Amino acid sequence: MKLLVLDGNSILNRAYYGIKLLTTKDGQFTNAIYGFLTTFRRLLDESSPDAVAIAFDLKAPTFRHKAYGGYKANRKGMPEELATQLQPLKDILSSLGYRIVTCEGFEADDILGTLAQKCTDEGSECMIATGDRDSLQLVSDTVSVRIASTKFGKPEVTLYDQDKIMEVYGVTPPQLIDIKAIQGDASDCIPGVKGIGEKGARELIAKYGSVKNIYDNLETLDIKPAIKAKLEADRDNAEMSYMLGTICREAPIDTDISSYIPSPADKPQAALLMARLELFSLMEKWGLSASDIHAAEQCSAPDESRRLEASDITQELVDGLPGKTIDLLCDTEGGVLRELSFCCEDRLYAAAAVEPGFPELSERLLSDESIKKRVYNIKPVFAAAEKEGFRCRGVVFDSMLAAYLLDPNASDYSPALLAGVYGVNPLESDRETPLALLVPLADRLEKEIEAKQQTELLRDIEIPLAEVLAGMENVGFEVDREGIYQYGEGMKDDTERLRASICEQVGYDFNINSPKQLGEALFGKLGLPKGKKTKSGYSTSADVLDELKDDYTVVRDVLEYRALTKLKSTYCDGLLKVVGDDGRIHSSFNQTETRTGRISSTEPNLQNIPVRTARGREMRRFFRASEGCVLVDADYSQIELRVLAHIAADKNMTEAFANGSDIHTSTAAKVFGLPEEMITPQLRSRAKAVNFGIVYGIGAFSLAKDIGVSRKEADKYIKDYLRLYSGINSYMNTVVENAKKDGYVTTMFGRRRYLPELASSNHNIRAFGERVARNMPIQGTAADIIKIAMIRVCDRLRRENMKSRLILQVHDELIVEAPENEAEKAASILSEEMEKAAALSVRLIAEAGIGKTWYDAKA
DNA sequence: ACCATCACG
DNA sequence: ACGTACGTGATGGTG
Repeated sequence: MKLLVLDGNSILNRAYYGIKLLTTKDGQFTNAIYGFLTTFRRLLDESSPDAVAIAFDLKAPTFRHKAYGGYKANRKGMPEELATQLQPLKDILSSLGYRIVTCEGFEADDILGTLAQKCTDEGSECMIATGDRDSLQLVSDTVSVRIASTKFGKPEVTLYDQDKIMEVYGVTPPQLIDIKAIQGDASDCIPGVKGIGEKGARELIAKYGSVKNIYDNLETLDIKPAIKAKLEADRDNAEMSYMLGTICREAPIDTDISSYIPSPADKPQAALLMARLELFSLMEKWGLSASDIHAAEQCSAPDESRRLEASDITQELVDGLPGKTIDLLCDTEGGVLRELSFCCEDRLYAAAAVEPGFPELSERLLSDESIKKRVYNIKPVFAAAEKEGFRCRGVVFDSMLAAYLLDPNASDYSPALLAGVYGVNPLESDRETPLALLVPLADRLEKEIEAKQQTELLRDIEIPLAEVLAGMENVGFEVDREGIYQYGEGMKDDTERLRASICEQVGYDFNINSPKQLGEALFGKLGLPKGKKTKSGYSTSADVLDELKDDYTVVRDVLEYRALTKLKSTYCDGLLKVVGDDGRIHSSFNQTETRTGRISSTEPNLQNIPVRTARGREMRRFFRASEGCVLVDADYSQIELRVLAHIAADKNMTEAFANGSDIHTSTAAKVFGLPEEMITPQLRSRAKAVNFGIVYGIGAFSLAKDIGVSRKEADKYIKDYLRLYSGINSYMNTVVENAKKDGYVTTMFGRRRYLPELASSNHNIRAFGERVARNMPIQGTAADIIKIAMIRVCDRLRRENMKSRLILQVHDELIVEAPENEAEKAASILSEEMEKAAALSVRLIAEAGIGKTWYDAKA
């Protein structure tokens, strides 16, 4: 029999301090759990034990504390970020079938000692795994110790047997106790003998065998008088330390080794627990997958009180649906409706696209507004309906969008996970159907949304927005493929010339795209002043190189090379890959991705097409309106600062906007105490940076770095700013205060973001939470407003029977593709609806421009 | 899979 | 004493 015993606390500690802090999006820390399970997996693979025991300390004092009041007196409790990981880890270990052992009055080490002794007694092999060296004293012929450590974030395991200990310490394992008795252990507050350290203690024990022998024969032994005196003086301490350092081998625990043979893993439970912590790579290592979570649904007890009975769809049924609410599930593939099922009054109905009459049935069901629908993920249904030429109406609830509003920090809104998070059990059903889970899930989420007063946000913003986004995805954005291609080809020569020039200046050929090789070339070979930041090498980021570019041609070349290759790879090659057969780019707009309420764009990301540099901006010439159409583009002017002026109810900033002044010039005049006419472009640009910084929750250091003034000066700017905009000052304070009290912040429209970071004991994490508390209501309210504008723009275009279509949103900018004869009307609808989307204490301004391409349409 | 980098608001 | 502005997505290099 082979027993593996883990010292849970010490391995967890090692994992926590060895790996940088990982969190899930909702702020649960997971780094120690990740490190522990990675190490554990490795131990299992390397040693294939028959039985496994995992020992943990308890909080209560042990016999050592009772014997010596000072024992571990300096120990503070675990940091908050680690403490919150303990129980989830234990739950995962239990679900994987392993037994956790604790013992009142004893430490984990004593559990290791007791089990090791038992193994020795019955001739079994014992492998101990721990993060610290205390248990090395247990090593024997049959007991080995593995020390787990973390090097550069990677777990490492070092094996200690008798030979290895002799090699490292020059003594036998039990003699390690003697060494510690003399040496003491500052971290555990074990006193030892004052004035004798590690080296001295080792020599004494190697030479004289044991503490007992030393004191029994102190007079006669050949020890230097000075050392003798020290030993003499601290004899009591040494003897007590020997006792404290000796691991107990008879703790009152279950020593039946066979009882530690692992039980079969509860795979669904383990998978669910790991998935909740977003530890997907770990799931794989432990042989778990997402499909195991689905099994979890079936494992949890079905709700007996409600039973779904399957029925056919009849004419009478459909006639009776108007006025009723149904739970609807639509399966789409390739943008086409394939199957539809719904639950109404605890009965199930289903129909597939292959069945006769399906198109009529689905259209009637989906388009009737008086048939109220609760769904999960409505966007694809809106998209499929639009392709069929009708609108899906009467959607009153969407569980996915609801779950996002309830907690935008989560990264996975799959039904199985939500069921776990919200504690929902499936209904008993006669057929395997996801609706058995989706129905009770919707019930639960609907109550939550109501309780948090987010019903309107869901019903009037997110659900209608899903239809708008589906439309944008369907229509796409026409591009000039040939133009993009030629633009890319045109960069090849320049790129090659720069590459050759850089390599020549460095003196050898290397890959400029590799930050590692580039760092070595610039700061190693060429010896450029590095000074800046280093972390796993030299940083070669643009802000570092910018500092050097005035003095070195090679740096200028690198910056230009970077700019060119970025354009080529991401924007030319990258975009060409995703142009559809219709010559248009159909990006996906994700509605549940950001923690602030913004939407995001993927495959490709159309929200980061270059604009800031002249050369990059050229890309926008290839984004064009189709034949006979133009693009109408409008963007909000300073929406975030206007939102801030409103939310903070700041008199001065509200006035500045009311006067129609340029906000940055006005800010500069106030902060620098000059009349507006005296504000130079440089001063304006500094004020602009301060305005930005305020929105982001700013620190003086970063502002100083950004605008190149001293930290002191930056600090003065911020102080002056907050004195002049006193409303903003008090808003910034109260929003953080309230966030700490409530645990979350909200936008004007009730969108929330939870901030677990504010409870962190780590200063940096807490400071981050405070910045987010200041920023999210601003960024999030702006996001709410443009969403409202999008819905209203689309509504107007439809009601006025126009062919114009909204095709893109870039956070504060909307683009409509309009037939030439509708252009002017579309432009006024666009700016009108954007400006009227929210009534703030300052007016919103959105100016529209018209052009054949995105480049030309920018107002 | 993760990092460094850089594109956008 | 410490690290240092909010929110995203795509790419190439590296282990």
